[in-house]
Amino acid sequence: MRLAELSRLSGVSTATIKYYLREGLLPPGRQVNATTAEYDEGHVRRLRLVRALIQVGRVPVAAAKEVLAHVDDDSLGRTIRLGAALWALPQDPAPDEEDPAVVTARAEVDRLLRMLGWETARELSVLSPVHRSLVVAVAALRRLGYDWDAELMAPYARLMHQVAERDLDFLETHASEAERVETAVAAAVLFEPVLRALHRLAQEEESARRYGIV
Amino acid sequence: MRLAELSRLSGVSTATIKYYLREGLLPPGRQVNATTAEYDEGHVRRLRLVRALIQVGRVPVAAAKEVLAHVDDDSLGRTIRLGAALWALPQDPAPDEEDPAVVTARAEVDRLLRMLGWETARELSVLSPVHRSLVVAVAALRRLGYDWDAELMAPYARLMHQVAERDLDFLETHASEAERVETAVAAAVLFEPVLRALHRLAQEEESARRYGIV
DNA sequence: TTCCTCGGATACCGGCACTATCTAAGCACG
DNA sequence: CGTGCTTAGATAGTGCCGGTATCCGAGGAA
Repeated sequence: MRLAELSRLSGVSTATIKYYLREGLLPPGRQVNATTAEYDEGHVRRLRLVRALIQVGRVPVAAAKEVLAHVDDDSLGRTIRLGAALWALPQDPAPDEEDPAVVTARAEVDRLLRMLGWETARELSVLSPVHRSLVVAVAALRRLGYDWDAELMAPYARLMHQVAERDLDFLETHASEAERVETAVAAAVLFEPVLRALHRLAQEEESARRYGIV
Repeated sequence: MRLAELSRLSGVSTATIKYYLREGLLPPGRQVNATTAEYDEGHVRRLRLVRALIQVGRVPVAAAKEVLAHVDDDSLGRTIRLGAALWALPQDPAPDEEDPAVVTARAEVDRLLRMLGWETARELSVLSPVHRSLVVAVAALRRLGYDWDAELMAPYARLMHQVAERDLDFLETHASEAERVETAVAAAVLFEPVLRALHRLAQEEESARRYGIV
């Protein structure tokens, strides 16, 4: 199929598809001649993933490019590839390590991981961008005056671990080996909006139960 | 205190504070004369909240303004005020109701809410922006080929309900009546980055347990 | 031949969150 | 009183991001 057809099938404008091609989010089509390129089902699929990442998952275009590059990198094993892809996702600005709230937050997060026995997370704690995001968020809460400590976080962490177990179960039952990495990326990025919405809905529901209709 | 002092205490540049004053995120100081305004502890506190909402919670400036306006609106009761504040938070673009993925997603979400007995959520479903976000996210997953249905979501929803119960418990024990609305807003916005990070960490941890070190 | 469409390259746009510059008023000190 | 520094407030500009719009020359179809 050609560009116009790809656009029609995916609901993305040709101008935007060209932009994604330029940015390397979408592999170029098979060049037929100087003015024609041929795209296939794989392009449609990839394009849907790109749109989902950017629009629903709110991943910046540059980060999405990184992530997809890792997904495609056949030189690496599956596990590494997945790790690398997820690694590329968040990029909060580095916290100010002078800030006492940040120092305390880091200590509390480390204490939490020890409490839970999440040794992998602790070992990677110096590097992992996710770990950093957690520190930043906890520091923000503490700066607002909330004593958000390891004891408070632990039950949340255990609940999120149950969520993670379900995520991986889903992955194992719903994705073939070949598409495991792509599915994992989709899951990591797209389960989050679902979780967030369920969280808010649950807050509304529980609040209505306790205090009456909003 | 004057602008420079407020800036020093909060770590926010005077230019940015002026910007927030212009945008109505921060109430104006008490005007002493034509070239001096006096700020107080309340301004410091509010400024910290604003920064947390915008930088950590990723709330757009315009939305933060809406939210804070509701928090401050003394003409409403507490519950209404909180509801209105949270209502102003997300603003995903409306989904295309023609899209079959959206139609199915909406049906599955409704089925989920019936399964769970979340009647409040169902009643508000036509209006609630959160409900809409959920539909959008589910539609995106379905478009990618995942059969994300009510049965799959229910366990996630129950886990998030447990999270919501903890949120409200926290609210009841850690906030006085007066600051309940502000705390609720902070909780809704700032617990999310914490949850997200815990979710990712849990995924990494569980993945390492199942498949070995990343 | 004529005309439409394609791909590719380049320039441009609108929104957002700031940031820099300017102005005139106030106060402090000699 | 005058000089110089700071302040609040207004206005204009900046950099980035996610696209759009325009232009061009090559193909292909009637």
